[in-house]
Amino acid sequence: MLHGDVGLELAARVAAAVKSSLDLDITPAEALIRPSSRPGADYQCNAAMGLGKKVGRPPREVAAAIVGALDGTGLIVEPEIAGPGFINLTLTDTWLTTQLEGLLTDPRLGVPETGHPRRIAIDYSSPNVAKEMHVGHVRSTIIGDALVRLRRFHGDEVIPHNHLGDWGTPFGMLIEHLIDEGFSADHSISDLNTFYQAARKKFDADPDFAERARLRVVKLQSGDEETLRRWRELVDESMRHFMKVYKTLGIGLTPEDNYGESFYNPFLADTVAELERKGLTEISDGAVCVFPKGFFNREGDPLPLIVRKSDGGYGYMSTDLATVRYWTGERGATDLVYVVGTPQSQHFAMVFAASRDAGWLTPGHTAVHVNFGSILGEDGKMFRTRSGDSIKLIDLLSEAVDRAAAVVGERTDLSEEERASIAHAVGIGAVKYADLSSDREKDYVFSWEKMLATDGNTAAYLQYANARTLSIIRKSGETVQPGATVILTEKAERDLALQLIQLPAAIQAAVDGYTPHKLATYLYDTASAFTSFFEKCPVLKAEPEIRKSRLVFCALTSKVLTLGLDLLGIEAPTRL
RNA sequence: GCCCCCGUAGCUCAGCGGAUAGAGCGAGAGACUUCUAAUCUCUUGGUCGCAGGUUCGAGUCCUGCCGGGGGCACCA
Repeated sequence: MLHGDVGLELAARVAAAVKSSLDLDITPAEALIRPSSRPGADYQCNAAMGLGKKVGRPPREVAAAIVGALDGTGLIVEPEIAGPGFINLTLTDTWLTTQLEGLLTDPRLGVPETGHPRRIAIDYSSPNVAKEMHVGHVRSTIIGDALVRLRRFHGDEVIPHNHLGDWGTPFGMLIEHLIDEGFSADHSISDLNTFYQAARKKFDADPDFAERARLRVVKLQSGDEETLRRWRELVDESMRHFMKVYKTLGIGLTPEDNYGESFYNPFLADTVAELERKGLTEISDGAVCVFPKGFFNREGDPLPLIVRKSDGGYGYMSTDLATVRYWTGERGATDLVYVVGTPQSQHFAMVFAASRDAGWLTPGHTAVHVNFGSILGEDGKMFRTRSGDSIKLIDLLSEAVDRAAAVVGERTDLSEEERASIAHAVGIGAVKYADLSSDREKDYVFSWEKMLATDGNTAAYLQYANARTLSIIRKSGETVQPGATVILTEKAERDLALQLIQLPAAIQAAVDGYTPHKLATYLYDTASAFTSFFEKCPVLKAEPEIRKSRLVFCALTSKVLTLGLDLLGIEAPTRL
C-alpha cells in the first residue's frame, strides 16, 4: 500500500465495514473520508449520517456499527464517534513511519501512475507572430505548462500545441513592410511591436501601400513562393523572440510544437465541406454558418459559428473547428484542452457543441476550456503600464529577476554566478507561483511586493524551506540512506509526516480539476509544517537515532517540495 | 435584453455537502551565544453580498435579487 492515497485505503476499509455490518454496498467515494482539522483526528468519515437516514436508524448507532466492523489493523487506532455521528480516524504512528521509510526509495513519492492514460492535445501560450509577447499571454503560458507537466507525471500522453496567430489579413501589410525595409536574414527585427506599428501606420496613411498589402494577402493565400518565404522570415524572427521568452520562463515549448493558424489553413475547406455534407450548415447574410443549439445573440436570434465568411475567407471559428477535427481525427487525441481566457468561454462552448454535432467529439472525448481570469493592477483595473500600454512580458520577467536579485544580494556570500542563478529562480518562480497559487478562474491582482514576499504563500517561501532542508543535510555530513528508521517524538514531526504522505491526493486534485493551485496550497502547507518542525526539532544536535530520523524528514520534505515545484514549472535551488 | 464568471477578516486569498469557516499581509506582544530570523509562536480580526429553498447538515447545491467584470455575426 505504498502507492496512492491513504484516503482511498480508509474508504475501502469503511466500505467493507458498511457491507459487513449493515449489508449495504457503498463505493469508496460514498464512504465520505475527509482530512480532519480536529485536533487528534487525521481523517474523518462522514458516511454515518446519510446511511442512518437511509436505513432509518440513529446516525450514532450506525457509526457504532461501522466502527465495530471496521478493520483498522496496522492502519488506525480505535476510532472515536463524535457529534451527530462523525467517525474520527487516527493513523497509527507505526503506519505513518513505515510509509515515510518507504517513500525514501520511491522516486514518485507515493504518487501512482494512471492505469488509463489519455492522449491530451493541449493548446496554450499562443502568441501572435510579429507582436511581442505581453502580460496577456503569461497566464496561458504558465498555466498550460504546469498542466503539461502535471498530466505527463500523471502518466498521460501530452501533445502541446502552440496555436500561433500566424495567418490572416495583417500579414499582407507586414510582408509588404518587410519588403520595403529590406529585411534579410542578418537583420533581425529587434522590436517586433515597433515593426508592427510602423506597418499599421503605413497601412492607414498610404492608400498605395494598403492596396499592395491587400494584393499580398491574396498572394500569401494562393501560396506564392516569394511571399511565403517572406512570411516564414517573419514567423522565424518571431519564434526567436518567443523562444527567448520561453527559455527565460522555463517553458518547454519549441518550434516543433507550432500548430499555428497557418497549419490548419489547408484543412479549412474540408472542414466546412464536411459540415455541409452533414447538413449542419446554413447560409446567413452570405456567410456559411453552423447554429449550435442554445446560443442566442442580443436580439434573441440564434447565434452562429461563421465557418466561411461572406467574402469566402475563413476566420477563427473555422480554425477552431478544424483543430477539433484534426486532433481527434488525425491525431487520435482523447482529450482536448484549451488554456484560454474566460472571455472566450461562449466561443468554446459553441465550438464544442458544433463538434459534437459533427461527430468529431464523441462521449469518449473530453474537451475542456481551461479558462482563467485577468491580471489586474493594484488599482483593480487591467494590468497595464502607466501610459495604458500592455506590458511586454520580457520586461516584466527581467524586472522580476532584478527585484529578486536585490533581495538575494543583501544576504548571501555566494559567487556572482550563483547569485544570478538564484535570482532567476526566485524572480521567475515568484511570477509563476503568483499565477498558479490562486484559483485560475478568478482575476488576480499583480503585486511585486506580495509575489516576492518571503512570508506567506509565495515561491520564495517554498524555495527557502527547501534550501533549509538541504542545508541541514549538507551540514550533517551524511547522506540519507534507504532503510533509515523514522521515529515520531514531537507533534511537529507527526504533523509533517501526515503532510508528506498527502502528496498523491494533492496531485490528483490538481490533475482532476486542471487546478494547479491545489498543488500549490499543499506545497505551502508542507513548507509551513516543515518550518514549524525546523523551529521545534533540532536535527544535528539530536540523539543519534532521532537525528537520523529527522534527517529523513528533511530529505523527504525536500523531495516533496522539489517535485511539487517542478510540476508547477518552478525551480528549487539547493541553496538560497 | 440574454448568457457566462466573480462576491469569504481592513487587504490578498484558501476552503472537497459535514463539527467552532482557515492562511498570509496589516495591527499588537514575544522568540536568534542553537541546523539559513528570507523564520517561528501567541493575540487581534467574519451576519461567507442579500433573501428564499433543498438537506439530518449549506460558504459549498437550487431559485430570485443586489453589486463588479466579461461575452453576445463575419477581429482573434
